[in-house]
Amino acid sequence: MQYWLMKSEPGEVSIDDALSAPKQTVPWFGVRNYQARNFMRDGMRVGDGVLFYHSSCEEPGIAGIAEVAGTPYPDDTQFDKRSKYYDAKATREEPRWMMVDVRIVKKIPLVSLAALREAPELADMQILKRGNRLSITPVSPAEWRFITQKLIKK
DNA sequence: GCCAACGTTGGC
DNA sequence: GCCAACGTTGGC
Repeated sequence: MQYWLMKSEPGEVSIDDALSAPKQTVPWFGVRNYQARNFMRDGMRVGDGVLFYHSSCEEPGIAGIAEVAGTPYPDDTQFDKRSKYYDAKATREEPRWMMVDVRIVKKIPLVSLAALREAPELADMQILKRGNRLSITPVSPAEWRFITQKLIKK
């Protein structure tokens, strides 16, 4: 069992969008970074814990708890010429971009980026490091425990 | 294989 | 809108 933090722009897919989706599950389309893809393709297992993070928005932060809901499969937007995620070098025979489905477990009162920064326990979190832009990062069990047990308001 | 130029991310 | 940081591209 591993833990992950996955960024989504709420303008594109928010926690509420995911909650209202069938089975409260959304395909994590649009990742176009090899490291992040490799985490989904090679690192994730069904049932892994996910922190659903809102980025590039008014109040960035963790908006929900989720889990990996399935095994990796090709991201269809790479084949769609009208999609902003279209990749001319990808083919159905040899897809470049893979994704997983993510199921929301629960929406939480936002744990803001500022709140994450305030916690010394989280000083080593990848997302808090200078210049980090990776949209998917591993979260340590200690970080997961601290966030889910101490930072989420009841 | 190097590396400069360019594009993107994402908080502020 | 700014800009730091970093990934990608492409010429050599």
